[in-house]
Amino acid sequence: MAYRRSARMQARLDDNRQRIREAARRIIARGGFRHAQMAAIADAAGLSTGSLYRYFPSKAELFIDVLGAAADQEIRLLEAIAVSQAPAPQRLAQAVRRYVGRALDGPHLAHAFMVEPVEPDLDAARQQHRKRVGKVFQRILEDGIHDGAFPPQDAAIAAACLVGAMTEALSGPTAAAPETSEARAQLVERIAGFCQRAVSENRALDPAA
Amino acid sequence: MAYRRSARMQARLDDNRQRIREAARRIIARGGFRHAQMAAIADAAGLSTGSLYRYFPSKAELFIDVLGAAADQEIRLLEAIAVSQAPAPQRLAQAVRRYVGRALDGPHLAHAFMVEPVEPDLDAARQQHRKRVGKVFQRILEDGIHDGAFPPQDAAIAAACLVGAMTEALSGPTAAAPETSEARAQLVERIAGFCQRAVSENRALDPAA
DNA sequence: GCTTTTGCTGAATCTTACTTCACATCTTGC
DNA sequence: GCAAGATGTGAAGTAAGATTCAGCAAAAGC
Repeated sequence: MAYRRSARMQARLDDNRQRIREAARRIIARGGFRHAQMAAIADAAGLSTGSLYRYFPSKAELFIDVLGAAADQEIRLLEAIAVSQAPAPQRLAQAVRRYVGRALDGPHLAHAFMVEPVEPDLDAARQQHRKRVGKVFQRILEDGIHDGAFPPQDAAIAAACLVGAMTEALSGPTAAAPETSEARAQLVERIAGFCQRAVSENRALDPAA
Repeated sequence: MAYRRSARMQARLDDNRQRIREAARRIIARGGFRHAQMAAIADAAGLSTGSLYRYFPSKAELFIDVLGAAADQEIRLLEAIAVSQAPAPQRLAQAVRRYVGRALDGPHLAHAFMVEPVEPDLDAARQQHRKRVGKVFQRILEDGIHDGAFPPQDAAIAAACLVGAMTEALSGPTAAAPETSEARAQLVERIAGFCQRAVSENRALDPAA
């Protein structure tokens, strides 16, 4: 035996792996999954296409890895809000603002991660992520329903509606990227207002409740 | 000149064209765009793949035709509600119920027409359809805002949110097809309630308004 | 410096469907 | 029945990219 992987080599491998991830993310952020071909990623990472397959078994796995990392970070941020001590309605508003704000900060990436047509494998991973986001909102809603801040309602359905509303408002055909920071803030507030009202008590509509 | 297209032949051509449309629609409804390959459609229509290209210039055009026909019908139904004499909130509720109800009646088709990953050409047509649906809801909202039934708000954003909420509740990862007709009705009402509240005045939230 | 093993390369291969096209068949009008 | 033209066929052509692999380069240990 005349070869054993050294720490130095391991570091280089790790670095390569990370560089591949970053190259993929960068290209997706610029042109969507559509333009993120293995050859382009390899090029951007300073490796050959063949080498990519030493680090990730397939294109789908690479993209799922990249998507998963972004999703994990997003979930952490939302979770932090969800478990805070503020009243549920306030946590909801914060969570909506953060979700919407992050999407507006990286519009191309958000579009790719939310609605761009992709191969089924990747779409499944994306739905999984959406589901996790939905769960966070669902928990906030359940907290609020439990302590009376929100009226009784099906938290799972309402959470799905919230995620859908935010997504469509951001990526849908109607959505236009705000030009100024004021327009941006206004858009965020309008979406937040929509979400807040949608799950709040409304005596005019349900006098019985 | 020894050939001129007769009425009989024209009828057969029209029939073939229609049969291709129906075959495509049937296959999409069963297995999504993913399984709707030209060979399969030709087979189901009782023609050869080559013949399909005598009726539609490409797969994308065929699918856009099928999608467009379904979309036109849907828009007509929603428009009819939008221009009726009922108060705006009632029209909104009706429109939501119809949109959601139609999707629940043909869940696979709805999934394909709303969120299944597809090639960019087709996705563009799909977004166009979504935009038209959004416009109908927007008009109802504007009517309601104008006559005071709804509070002042950005109707375009709210409409996008409504479409997104309905879509996600129906096709999203959380969505489960209702088993019984009661469960179905309940789901419809919950989505309708969510949408109604989202665009209605809420004194508890906006005491100033 | 030499051997062994690992890592890297990128052109060739594979895959999947759409699309085309040379040919066969059918329609029409006489 | 026949000529002229339209329509139908389905195997072959094509394209776009992911994936592989035989050979080369670099690292590790002695």
